Amino acid sequence: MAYRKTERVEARLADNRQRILAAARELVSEGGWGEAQVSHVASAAGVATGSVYRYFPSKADLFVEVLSVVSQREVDVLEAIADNGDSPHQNLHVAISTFVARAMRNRRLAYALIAEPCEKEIDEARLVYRHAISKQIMRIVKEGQERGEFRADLDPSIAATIIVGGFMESLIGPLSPLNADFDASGPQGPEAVHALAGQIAEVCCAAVAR
Amino acid sequence: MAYRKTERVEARLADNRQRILAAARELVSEGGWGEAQVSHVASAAGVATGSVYRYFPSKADLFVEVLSVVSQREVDVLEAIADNGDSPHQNLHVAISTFVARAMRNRRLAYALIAEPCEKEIDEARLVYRHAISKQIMRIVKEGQERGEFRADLDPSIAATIIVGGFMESLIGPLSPLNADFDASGPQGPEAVHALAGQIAEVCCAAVAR
DNA sequence: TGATGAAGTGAATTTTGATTCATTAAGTGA
DNA sequence: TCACTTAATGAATCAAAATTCACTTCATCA
Repeated sequence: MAYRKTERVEARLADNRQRILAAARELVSEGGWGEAQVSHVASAAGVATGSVYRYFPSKADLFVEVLSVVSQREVDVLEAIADNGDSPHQNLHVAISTFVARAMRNRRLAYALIAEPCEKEIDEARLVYRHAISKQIMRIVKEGQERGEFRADLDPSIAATIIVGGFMESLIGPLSPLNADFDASGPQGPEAVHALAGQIAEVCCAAVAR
Repeated sequence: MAYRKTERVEARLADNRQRILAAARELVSEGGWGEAQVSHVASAAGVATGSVYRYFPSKADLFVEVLSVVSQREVDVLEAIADNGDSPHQNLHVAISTFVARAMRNRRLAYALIAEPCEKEIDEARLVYRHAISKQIMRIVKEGQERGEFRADLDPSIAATIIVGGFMESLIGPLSPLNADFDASGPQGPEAVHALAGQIAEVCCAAVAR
């Protein structure tokens, strides 16, 4: 009587969900939020529009999950850096330049997730991850202050917020699709990206260094 | 034959335009972009919905003008500070803390203009003014480098961008209507605002100081 | 004052996608 | 296989505002 899903079905459902998520992410990577329409996602994932709603309660929920998955990975990367036991000054530099370099690897996606105008609910989810990022930066700053590498007279929370705002803002220009050189094949070449990341990290480090 | 507007009419038209603009601004000040609907603006200005379109080609044009007027004033204030002949270090501090303090005077409006999710066209206009602000900050940074007050090894354009992103980001929390203490009557008291502005300016100055 | 050009009006239309839901297909257990 | 449950479909519906426009009112000028 009681209906039990078989493994096989369970797996197919999970796969459908993943495909929808992947299609959504892919569309944002290609065309930003403008492409992020439920009907587009559905056809990219090879399902009907209505089916998307069997897996996600709303468009916003779907895209918030896309953003969460991508953002959480970045938070994890920063956390690992903050934890690695090296000197705080070095860690702050590495954290920032790594974040910048990683963002530059998929510029269109990073632009959408960081800066592109989007609906309120997605925008609110952004804040959550900015906080999470800021928290990791703050940990590094605090440790630096304790170890005497950084100025002790600054509020670490404010400093971290400013640093995060600073490197995010400095990314907007380079990430922007409006940018002339947006689709140069070697997106400015790895060495240019490296140089940019270094510059940005340098300025941010200076804000707290002794 | 040819119809010539009299002074009287010209004045009334100009006045209508101003009233619409003022009403639009007022609505954003009160309820952010959520309240910024053409029909609301019209009734607040005491005209019919359709009349708004006699004065502005579209909603976006109307609100871009609102944003421009307010933002340009801020740019002018910064420009005056950059030009005042005092030491660059002092000027940078004054520029940032003044910006923060002024934003805190009308938090809801500042939040809408700086951070609140809004339509693409308005968001694009924001960028223009961020650039303009960044330019003034860059002038101060450059002069500081020339005078030897600031580190000469940083790219002034990147440094300015980071500084602007930094203090803008650090404003978002304090400005946000989501904030618990948003409508405390004395919005945290002038001395708290002053302290915050000072802290933010301090960190930003540190980013470029020698 | 009458003829004509502008301005003002606001209900109706348009637009843009998200969301629903009646229907069909597929899976389950006896 | 049958009776029943869940999944999938996609055209139709809905929603929320911006925008239009046929009509009314006001201004100008001979």
